[in-house]
Amino acid sequence: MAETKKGKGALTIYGVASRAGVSIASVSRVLNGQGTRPETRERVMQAVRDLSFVPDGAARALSNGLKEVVGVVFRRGGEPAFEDEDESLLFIDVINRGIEVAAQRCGYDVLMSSVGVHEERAATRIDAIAGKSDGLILHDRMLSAVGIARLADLLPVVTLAGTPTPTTMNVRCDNNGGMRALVRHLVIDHGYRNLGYLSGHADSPDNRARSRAFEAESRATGAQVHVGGDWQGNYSASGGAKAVGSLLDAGVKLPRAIVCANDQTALGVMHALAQRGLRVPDDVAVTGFDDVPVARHLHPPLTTVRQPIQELGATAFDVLHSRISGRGGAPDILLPVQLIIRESCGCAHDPSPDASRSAVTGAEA
Amino acid sequence: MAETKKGKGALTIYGVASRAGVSIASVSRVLNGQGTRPETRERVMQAVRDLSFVPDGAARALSNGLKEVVGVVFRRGGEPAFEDEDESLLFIDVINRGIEVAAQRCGYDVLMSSVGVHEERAATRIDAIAGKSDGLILHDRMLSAVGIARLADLLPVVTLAGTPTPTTMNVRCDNNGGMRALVRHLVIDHGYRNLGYLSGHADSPDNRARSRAFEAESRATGAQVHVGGDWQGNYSASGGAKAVGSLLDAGVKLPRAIVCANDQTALGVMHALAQRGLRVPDDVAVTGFDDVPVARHLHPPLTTVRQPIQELGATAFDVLHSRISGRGGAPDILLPVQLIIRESCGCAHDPSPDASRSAVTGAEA
DNA sequence: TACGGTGCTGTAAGCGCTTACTAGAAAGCG
DNA sequence: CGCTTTCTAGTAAGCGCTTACAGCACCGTA
Repeated sequence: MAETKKGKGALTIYGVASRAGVSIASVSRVLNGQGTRPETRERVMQAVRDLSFVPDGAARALSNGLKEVVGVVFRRGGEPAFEDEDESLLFIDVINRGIEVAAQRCGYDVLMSSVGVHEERAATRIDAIAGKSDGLILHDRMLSAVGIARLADLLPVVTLAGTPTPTTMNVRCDNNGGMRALVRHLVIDHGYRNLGYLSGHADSPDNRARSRAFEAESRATGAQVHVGGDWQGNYSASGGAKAVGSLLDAGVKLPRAIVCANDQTALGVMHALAQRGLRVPDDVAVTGFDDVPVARHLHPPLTTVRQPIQELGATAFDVLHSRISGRGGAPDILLPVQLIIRESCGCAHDPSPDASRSAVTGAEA
Repeated sequence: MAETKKGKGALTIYGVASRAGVSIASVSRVLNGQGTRPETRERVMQAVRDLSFVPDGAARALSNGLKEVVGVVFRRGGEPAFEDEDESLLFIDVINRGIEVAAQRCGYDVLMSSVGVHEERAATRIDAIAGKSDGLILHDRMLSAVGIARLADLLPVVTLAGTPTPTTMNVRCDNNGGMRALVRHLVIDHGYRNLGYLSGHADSPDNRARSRAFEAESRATGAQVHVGGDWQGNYSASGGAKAVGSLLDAGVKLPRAIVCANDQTALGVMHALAQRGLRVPDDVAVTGFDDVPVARHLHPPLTTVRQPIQELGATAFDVLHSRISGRGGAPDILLPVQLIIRESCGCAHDPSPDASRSAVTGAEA
């Protein structure tokens, strides 16, 4: 009893059919909610319940050409082993949650696969996912353009924070608008004339967009800018902390405000600053980007640019799903962001109940 | 060109076979690394490369009865929509990462599925996952015992932080040992005579074990205890903050130390305390449980009990995998935890380079 | 030269399901 | 009452792959 039916003679629709005294076709029809006489339907349902039958997904997929699975591929920090810097989970995980929630609404499930940064057989691994899915969502910096093109030849592909191509779709946030609003706040509202940009991965489109917007808006508002060289981070807290540490060790005088490529970096920066006895925002203002959940719990609460993170994931799924269902779908979607003003920029404690500023929509800069 | 081959005439091994001038059996054999003449192998590989062929996972699964997919089911906080309290992601996500990394080592992929707390059709959803997987990993508090039993009848099931049953396996951490060590540190090392336990979900086995150990060890060391009633949290930061808030509002005098059911709760508690002007650890000491990555970045850094979170996930997968491969597997695994002493308990700033204390192994309490 | 290995390769069956097609029953109609 | 229409249910084909089995070279040996 209670033998896990893996060995042989597992339960199939044949079993259900014979138990209900109908044909397998009827069972299938009942299970898929098609026209059957109420009595037949009831007989089948009873048998299904009695045997607690669950149809095999693989057979279903093979038969109707739809797996109802989408693959999601993202980068894992360290080596296969268990590293320490897994803080960068946050952002990716929230996106993934968004994908997953949207997928469920359509009866889809999500195959999650992280790929190690240095992983050799990444392409093979991704192929395996592709073979098990109806479509793929690729996070930032997963694959070369040609790698993506090859995949897109196999199945629908959506990239996150990438660049749309003729065969793939892309979803991203309005980095440009968000960063410009942030810089304006720092320069115009606070009067800081001297800003540093602590960057993310150099090869990340998001980072490039933010960095570009940062420089452009700083110049436009006449602020002095620190970028490049020692201002290279990697989206992680330790990256941010290390960068600030070496800057300080090198005796560099920090700018009045440090604009970080993302919240994780800001967290590391604030930590490093605190260790050196520097006060935020009194000595140095710090800002993030993303508005990860913990951002509001930092000391002081982090001023940042809110990306609709979950929605980013949900949108990626929706676009992919409509493509899978043959309904096409916008090739490049730009989601609006929102400047979230808290205290790390130097604003007063809780200036107003709703301490946020204007949203910036994709179309309009 | 570059037509996504979804419509008709998609690429199959037949295509590869004819291109390579061999039979489909040979293609399959090459792809699965079986005995073939080098020349044949090369011809096939060339064709595979030329066409950038990826075998269909569903067909494969159907044919050899192995999907190479495990399903993971966990609870989502709020409603399907995008809630705010997603901070509780952390812990679950780290476990999931562990599962995923372990799975990859075996060529498996992971189907992630969150289920809304109030979700009606949870059973249906889980069945769908089950149909697409070779085995299931269920997080804490996912299903009733009978629900689990029914599932276990279908495929191998591992529960996390649950209770082993005749048909399922379970992996958990040494809550008892960890909590006892923590309480001893608070009472014996610090001399606190008065402790409160801010609990997690009442129906969580982890919480019950911690709560029980807390009370037992407190009594054993002669400390006074505050539990139950207003001390009910829900594993989330907001739950912790709210509990402390109402305690304070009710004019209750807080105990010298608040032992939280997990780090998230501690985070909320510290936040609430700070808002009321109470200092940690001077006025009230606070401790967590889990040692989530952010724990060390809090102010002050959080004293907590480190669970090998990723390893928890990895172990769950390994156990499941060995069961899937028909190799049996331990029915109940207890992972050791480690007391991590930082500053929120009242210990001095960075007392030693490696500020941790004795590990507590499962077998030995 | 003939015969029994030894190794590859091809043919075909079958995994569990969906669905087109077909057969049969029920119902509507003159 | 017999015919056509309508609807339900069953039969069988086929989804893309793996693999048992059979066939065929080719080798060594007698």
